[in-house]
Amino acid sequence: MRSSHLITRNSGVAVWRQIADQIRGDISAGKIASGVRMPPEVELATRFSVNRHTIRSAIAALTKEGVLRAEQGRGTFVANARKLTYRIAERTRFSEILATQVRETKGLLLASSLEEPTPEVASALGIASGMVIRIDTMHTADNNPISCATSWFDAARVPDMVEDYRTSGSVTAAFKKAGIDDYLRQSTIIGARHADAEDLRHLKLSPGAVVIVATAINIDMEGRPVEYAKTRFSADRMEIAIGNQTTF
Amino acid sequence: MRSSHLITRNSGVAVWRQIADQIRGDISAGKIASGVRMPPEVELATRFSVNRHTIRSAIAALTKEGVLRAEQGRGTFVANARKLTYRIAERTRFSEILATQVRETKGLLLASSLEEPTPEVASALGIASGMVIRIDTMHTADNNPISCATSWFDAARVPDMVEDYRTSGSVTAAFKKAGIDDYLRQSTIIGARHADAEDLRHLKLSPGAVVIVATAINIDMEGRPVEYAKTRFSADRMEIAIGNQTTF
DNA sequence: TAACATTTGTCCGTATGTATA
DNA sequence: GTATACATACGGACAAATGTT
Repeated sequence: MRSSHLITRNSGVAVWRQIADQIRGDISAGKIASGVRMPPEVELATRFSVNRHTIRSAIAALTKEGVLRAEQGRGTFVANARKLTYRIAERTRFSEILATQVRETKGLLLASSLEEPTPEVASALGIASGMVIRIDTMHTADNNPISCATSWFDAARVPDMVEDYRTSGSVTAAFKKAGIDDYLRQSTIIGARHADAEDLRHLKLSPGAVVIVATAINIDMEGRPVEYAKTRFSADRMEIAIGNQTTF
Repeated sequence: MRSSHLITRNSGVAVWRQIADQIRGDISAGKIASGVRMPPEVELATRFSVNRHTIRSAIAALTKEGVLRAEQGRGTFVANARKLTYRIAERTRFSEILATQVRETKGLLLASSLEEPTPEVASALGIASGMVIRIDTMHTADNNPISCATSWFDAARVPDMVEDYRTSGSVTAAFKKAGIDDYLRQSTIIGARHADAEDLRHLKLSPGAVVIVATAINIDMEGRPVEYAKTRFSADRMEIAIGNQTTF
């Protein structure tokens, strides 16, 4: 794909941010390799047809984000890492999926509540009446925030989910305690949107960042829904795979 | 999911655009129904803790996009339509997928070229040597732009792809002419990013808009790759489904 | 009819952010 | 670093359209 260095003005998005977004995207797409020295400011300025000060603003923002690393007198370098791949299959387990790609994954409970299910949640979990447990979690890979999720469970089925997740950091482990030894991914719907305020905070993103939203239903071995979850991934750090393709 | 009306200032993204993005997101997520009257400008202004003029800028942008419609003395209304679902399965055909959701789909050839494959394209198509045909296409559903795609084909395998696609507007039809009567989806990788300049133009989006990128390999019945494609969908108009879940 | 409340549309001015030369 | 032009955001005031009393 040709990278078109076109900037739209008066769009509500500052030129320096458009450039920063594009450079960040090129890095996370692999078009700019990790560790490489960035072209000098003047060259970037001509390439994007903007003033040198504008490029400086973009670089400053990316440096603050940790995407670039400026070294006094040497230049600016790409600090970044490769994109992770989240492979969706019938048996989808968060930690297992990333096991070959990172050293360590962690799950952290952000909030929990017992609530009346919305029609959407009730329909997904197949609940006619009764309450649902909702947990808001976030996940890190090698201490980098990777995703945050909101999950709903039938309160009658897994009453201790909150406490069990808090101690184990794993839905799979919490299910085991409730007598659900195995579960399958019934369906996944994938969308994308701008990160909202909570996503920004937990995933440490800047406004306008893109998140991939995976809405999933997990079922037990009898085919009954046990979990309904909406997981938000930073689109810059993660991609979703279906089938057996590997990242190039 | 709680909608948090938080605005980040001095982020390079104008406040009016952050608000517009959030309202657009709420509409396309179904949190605000189609045809409904929006809260008056003053109320939105207090809710977002901004000046009424800033809200007006956001509404003006969304009106220009066709998402909202303002009527003096009466209020501002949601003009929008429902999101389409693109279901990925082994036998994935663009027009068939949307057949039940829209009246008519069209494919349009934007550009084509004969090129030396990049390592990425060569690896995906399993080509050791030789040229590839690249076509840039866009697709409309009921005359609304839905997606645009870049596809690569082995030039030796489907030499007349460009002309055949131009006349039929369908890859499936062009394959038939080249003796490929059936093909399967081997793999799909889904990512998301900001729309680039070409996406903005073809999909009629505003800067900062989000596109879902589906990178797919299609194989013939002998398992040989016949198409490598990167399709960009407007995240506001489309979602991707895997499995058998229906949209709520 | 007239008076009124509600809501969008337009105009003024001012301070700060963004981008250029 | 300085100077200039324009975009963004705010505050206030009033006009125009609509619907109700």
